[in-house]
This record gives sequence, structure tokens and C-alpha cells, in this order.
Amino acid sequence: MALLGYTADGDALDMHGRTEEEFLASYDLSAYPQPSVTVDNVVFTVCDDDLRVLLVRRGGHPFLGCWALPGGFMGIDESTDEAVQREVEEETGIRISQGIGEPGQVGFYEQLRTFADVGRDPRGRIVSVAHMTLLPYRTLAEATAGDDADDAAWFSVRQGDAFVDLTRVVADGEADGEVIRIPRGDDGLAEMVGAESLAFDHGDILLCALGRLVAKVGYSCLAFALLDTPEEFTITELRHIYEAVTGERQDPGNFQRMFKRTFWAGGLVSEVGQTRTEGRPARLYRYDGGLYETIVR
Amino acid sequence: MALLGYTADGDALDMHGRTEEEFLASYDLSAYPQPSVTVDNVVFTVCDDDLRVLLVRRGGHPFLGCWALPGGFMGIDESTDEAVQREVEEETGIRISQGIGEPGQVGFYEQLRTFADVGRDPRGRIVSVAHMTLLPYRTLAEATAGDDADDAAWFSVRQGDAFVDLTRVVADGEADGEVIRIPRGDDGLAEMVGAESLAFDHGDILLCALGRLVAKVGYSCLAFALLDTPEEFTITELRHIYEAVTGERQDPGNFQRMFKRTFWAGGLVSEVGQTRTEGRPARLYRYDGGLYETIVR
DNA sequence: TTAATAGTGTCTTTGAGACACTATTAC
DNA sequence: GTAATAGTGTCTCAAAGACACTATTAA
Repeated sequence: MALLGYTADGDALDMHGRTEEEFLASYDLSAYPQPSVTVDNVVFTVCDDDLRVLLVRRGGHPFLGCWALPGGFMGIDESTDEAVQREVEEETGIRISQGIGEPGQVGFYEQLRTFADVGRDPRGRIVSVAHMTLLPYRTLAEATAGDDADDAAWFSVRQGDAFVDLTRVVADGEADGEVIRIPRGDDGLAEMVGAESLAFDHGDILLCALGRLVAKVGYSCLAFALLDTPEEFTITELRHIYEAVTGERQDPGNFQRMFKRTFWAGGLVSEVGQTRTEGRPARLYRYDGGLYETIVR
Repeated sequence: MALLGYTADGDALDMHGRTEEEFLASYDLSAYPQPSVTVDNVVFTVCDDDLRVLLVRRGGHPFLGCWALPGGFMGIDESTDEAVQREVEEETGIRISQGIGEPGQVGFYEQLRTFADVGRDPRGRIVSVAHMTLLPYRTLAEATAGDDADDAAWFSVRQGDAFVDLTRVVADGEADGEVIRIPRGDDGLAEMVGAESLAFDHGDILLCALGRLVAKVGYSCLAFALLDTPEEFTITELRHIYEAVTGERQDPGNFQRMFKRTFWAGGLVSEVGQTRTEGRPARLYRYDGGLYETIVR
């Protein structure tokens, strides 16, 4: 036991007879070599019933010219959360929040895991704390309306149902089939290869995010974070989000009942009107469930 | 686009006309202030049908004399995984592996998440990558047989069913009820308070680990990593692990059928004999499922 | 025999999924 | 009316949970 005793003021003394204040004054973290810490962010959106991920083209070494996840160094005076929020705001102009689905608040993000292999970055010892962000496409399109970015684009994550395919899609434009083709294993994710086509280990990070997203949509309210208008949506719109994320068709009838059992009976949504479109009008709902991460199953 | 062109050798040149090699030669990560990175580890075991966590008493400032999670600084030439393995081996003499349940291999660990609030460590900017480790108690007891550690102890995580309680338990000795008392909320975890009784934000980390463990035992093979003898165990022994982890009694009959449906029918276990004890002999099984993380539900 | 522990049978309820069917609008 | 979309009913199957019951040993 290295507690030597106490001062008259009740401060603990360590094995060298120092108070905490004295210890901290003489303590120097940088005496040991330190790594750098970055945050990387897998930003998902759903556009035209299609799950897409935001990639940026690297404008400097290393991996110059390669597509990569958006991200950057964590400031010494900010948390990883603050760094992610800052990066997203710089990139899209949108202020995201963690988990909260308050009125006015938009989007969702959470930490995935930390990637820390020694050789993952040729610049040196860099540890990356990876995150996943969900943003509604409309908000995003509004926020970045004037931008003409050649160095950032949305990529489709799925194509058909036999492949997960990252095909370059210019925002609102034509697909021009390139970049990455990823065969799917039996479980849809395990045997992906070609992930090394992204810069660094960003292919691994993307797979990690995709797995988390698909799993979590199944037992939480995450899908609501991808709705263009969570304050006024139809069950069919929500179903399209599920279909885009899982890559599988959802039976409309069964989805209807799932919605009622899970979200309506759970008090997470309220009815706010009806549509007036071709076909039978649909009931409109508002999401007022708070935390998107709420576990519903 | 900041790709200027290519050298005769096909090397990309950046906006300053540098090759990657030239760029890296002049690049200095330490030009920006860098944080330090630690790994912390929530080590669980089950002893006497009781879920316990390993805590160490801090022998230096800050939080001198407080109980804390085992952990330490990540070396500049090791990954977080390697750091965790090194720390566990230093602490217990056991070489753990990630996820694999090979014959001879023992224990399991995985990353939880990274804790990076700015003020979390008074020594300065320190980011902690938290992990969870599962070890069978018997292996542990053998490995640390000669140790007489006053600065490390196993704490019960549950007491009765109304409280989660961290009561100091000396290895194989008497409980002497102290330290931390944590009231449980409706879901058993949410409203825990008093977590600040541990050093740093280790209370938060512990709660994070406990939630992950309870959830994951329900849909994976993690429980097998806590068996003293996974190469020869009875269904009742496995049920006791589940009961210790979840804190709830499992119906023996229903557990029996779950075991058959999930693990036996899934080919993850094989029968290796019978016990000869008081009462009806029990069938003995061997876990040969490989990855403890295998999702079975 | 009894005590002790292992293991099965059976009944109810719940939810997932397939799919036929009805409802309400625009035109 | 038809086309289009929204929503309901019904059937089957699988699994969870409660709990009574049978099975096999030691002493």
C-alpha cells in the first residue's frame, strides 16, 4: 500500500510524501511518446430509397486521390464527441446531436469503436475513434445546396441484393459505376473483400458501421433519424427506410402491424393527419420518442 | 482537386509537387499537441455462482487509495489489443485472446468503447479505450495462487436482486461489506448512482461493461468463456453462469430446451460423458464452437 | 424407501411471416 | 368503373415461459 499518510488538511500523501497537488505539478505526460488521435465518421443517409455513405477524396498524402471517410484530428481541448460534431458541421453545415431526437434537432451519431493497429497510418502512430452518423437527406441537401464539391460524394451501399457495392453517385446525379465492388457472404457482411480500396483501414470501419446500423435498426428507433420529416411521415415512408437499410423487402401488412405494436403502442409516435395523394390517403405520424437509441424490442 | 500529377515512376504528386515519400519525410505529427492513450479493462469472472469484477487499489496520485479498473498506458509500438493482453498478463499471468475459444486458449476480451471527456483525468488529456474481459475463476485462482495482493480484489457485482452492490470480497475470503452501493433502476442498470466512488470515470466504464455483458450473454456464446471447464461441463453449470450474469433465476426445464435448440442443434457443443454425483447423473458437454462472439439468436 | 438432482411434456401466449383480402382516394 | 396505394384478417409456425411430471442416481 503506497498511501503514506495525510497532511493536517487531510490530503493524502503518496509513497514519496507528496500531496496530489505536488504530484500533478511535477507530472509530465509527454515524457512518454504519445500517439495522435483522430475521429473518423461513417455518415449514412437514405436518398431515393437507397442507403448511401459520404466519402471524401483525399487531397493530400498519404492515399492522395483515394476516397476516404470524413474525419480529422481531435483537438487537445475537445472530446471525441466535440470533434465529431465539429467535423460534421464543417463538412455539411449541420449541427448533430448524440442520440437525442428533440424537435428541431436533426440527425444522430454514436461511437462505433476505436481502430488502433500499429501500421494503420503511414504518417505514424495514429489511433482513430470511429463514429456512425445518420442524417436525413433533405436537410443535408438544403445545407449543402450551393456546394459544388468534387471532393465529396454519396456512394450507394447496396446494389441489387447479391452485392454490396460502392458505386460512385454524384449527389442527385447519375451513377457512373466505379470504385469498389464488395461480394457479400452468407450473412451479408462477413466475407466482404476489396475494402482496402478505401484509404487507410476505412473499409473495415465502413463494414463495422454497416453491421451496427443494420442490427440496431432492428431493435431501436434509429430508422426515424433517417426520415426527411420525422414530424410528419407515413408508415410507408418509414418502411422504405427499413428496406434501404436492411436491403430486404418488408411486407407492408406485417410492417404496419409491427409499427403499431412497437412504436404506436409504445407511445413513441402520435397521429398528426392524413396525406392527400393518389391512392388511399395515408395516416401521418410524428416521432416524439426522444432518444433514437431507445430499445424497443 | 489537389492531385498535381505523377512522376515518371507513377508516384502521385500533391499540391506542392511532393511524392508520398517526400511528404512523409517532412511530416511531423508532434507539431500538434497530442493526448495520451490508456487502456482500461473490466475483468469479470464468476465464482460461487456470483458475478465479480476485478478492481485494483491505486498506489499513486491521482485518486490515491481509491479502487479503480486495471489498466495502463498504451505503448507507442503496440495496439490497444496488445496493450490489453500485456496488462492482463502482468496482472494475472494469463494470456487472453480476442474472441477465439480454441482448446487450451482461455478467456475472452473485446473492446467496449473509448472514453474521452476532456476533464476525465487530472493528469492531463488522457483518452481511455475501455475493454471487457471474461476469465474462468479456476484458471485465475491457479495463476495467482501465490499472490498476496492487498492492492487487487474481486468485488461482487450483484447482491440479492434489488441492488447491484460492489462489496469488497477478498479472493476466496469473507465479504466485509464496504465501498460502493448502487441502487438499480427498473431496467436493472439505468439509475445506478455512486459510480463516482471509483477512480476517474471508471464507474461509467463498469456500467457500460455490465450492460454489454448482460445483453450479449443473451444472444451469443459469451457465457462459455466464464465456465471453469468448457471442455467438460453440465447444463446446470452453464445455467449458473447465466444466473450469475443476469441476476435472475433461469427455469431449469426451459434452460434445458434452450440449450438443445440453440447450442446442441447449432453444433456448438458435443456430448463427452456423464457425471457421477449425488442425484441423477448429468450429461457432460464440451464447447467446440470457436468464436465466443458467435451470434446464436 | 427418501433425498437430490437431471431432464421431459404440455399448455399458453406472443410474435414473425406469408398472403389474401378490404378500404379509400384520384381519375 | 380502374388504378393506385393504405390498411386488415387470418393462418401457420417457432419460441418463451410457467409448471407439472418423470428419470436416475446415492445412501
